[in-house]
Amino acid sequence: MATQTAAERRAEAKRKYNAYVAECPTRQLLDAISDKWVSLIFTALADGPLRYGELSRTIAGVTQKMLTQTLRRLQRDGLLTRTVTADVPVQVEYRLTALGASLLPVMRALQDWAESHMDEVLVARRGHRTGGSAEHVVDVAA
Amino acid sequence: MATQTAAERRAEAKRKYNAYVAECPTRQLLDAISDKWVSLIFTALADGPLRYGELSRTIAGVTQKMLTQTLRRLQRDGLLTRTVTADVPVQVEYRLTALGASLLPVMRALQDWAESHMDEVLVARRGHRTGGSAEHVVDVAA
DNA sequence: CGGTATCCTTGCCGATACTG
DNA sequence: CAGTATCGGCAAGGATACCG
Repeated sequence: MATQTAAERRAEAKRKYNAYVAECPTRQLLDAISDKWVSLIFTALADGPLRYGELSRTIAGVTQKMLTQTLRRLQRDGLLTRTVTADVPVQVEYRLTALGASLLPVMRALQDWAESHMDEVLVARRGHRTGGSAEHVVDVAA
Repeated sequence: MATQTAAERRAEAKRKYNAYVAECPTRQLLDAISDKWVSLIFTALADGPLRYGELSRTIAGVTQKMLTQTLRRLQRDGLLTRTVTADVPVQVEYRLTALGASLLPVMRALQDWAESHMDEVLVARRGHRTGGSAEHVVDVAA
């Protein structure tokens, strides 16, 4: 039984976990990584580990609370590691794990999409006000 | 002006942050598509258009309010179309636009990742309680 | 069938103060 | 430097009732 490849195990996991079922823990995981700070943290750590202060400065606008909270959750889920060097002053380094690195391309794709299609979305929003092109009414009445 | 109170510094930081956000609306878009219902709606519509009731039944656990709200936002952003057939009973069909279809692979990748790596995350969570392997303390003291 | 409108609770999140 | 602890506002989101 131990002769199962990683791909096979993932395939089986997919059958077991169906996100369309409300009780499925995948929902929670999907919700956990569908967070606006998560993708920013991931791309910030893409090129190597960073210290807490560096992360805080890189991701403009995040509060101490939200940054710490999000980092703790990602650490708990095994997506990144937190390394403390017992020195004065204390240094804390955050680094993506292998599992976290496997999610990185997806996070990057999400950000890339947002950046490269921003124009089209803005156009759609303007068009929506003036009389939506995305609105259709089909009269089927005889 | 070195004599700046903490409140003044905070106020300036906030103005700068707001300006930054104004220049970079990508943050808002990223937040809009980083929603747990969005990815589920996208994969549900992957194989073709669906009616409101079909969507509601496919995505277990979503309330009428959240489904409608999310669909409206996606429609406004030009990611899907809403077609009403003026018949009795009324039929409303939701369909991904070309723009929406371009985001579909990313949404699918996100869900695939969540489903296929759920086991590893659960293991990480268990390990986190008993004594985290994702926790490191490096003693640098001489 | 496919919504809208309303009330109301939960918890997200920011701000502030304090610690090793 | 890198947090923890606490308070409070306010908006997201659920439940319910009603409409075209």
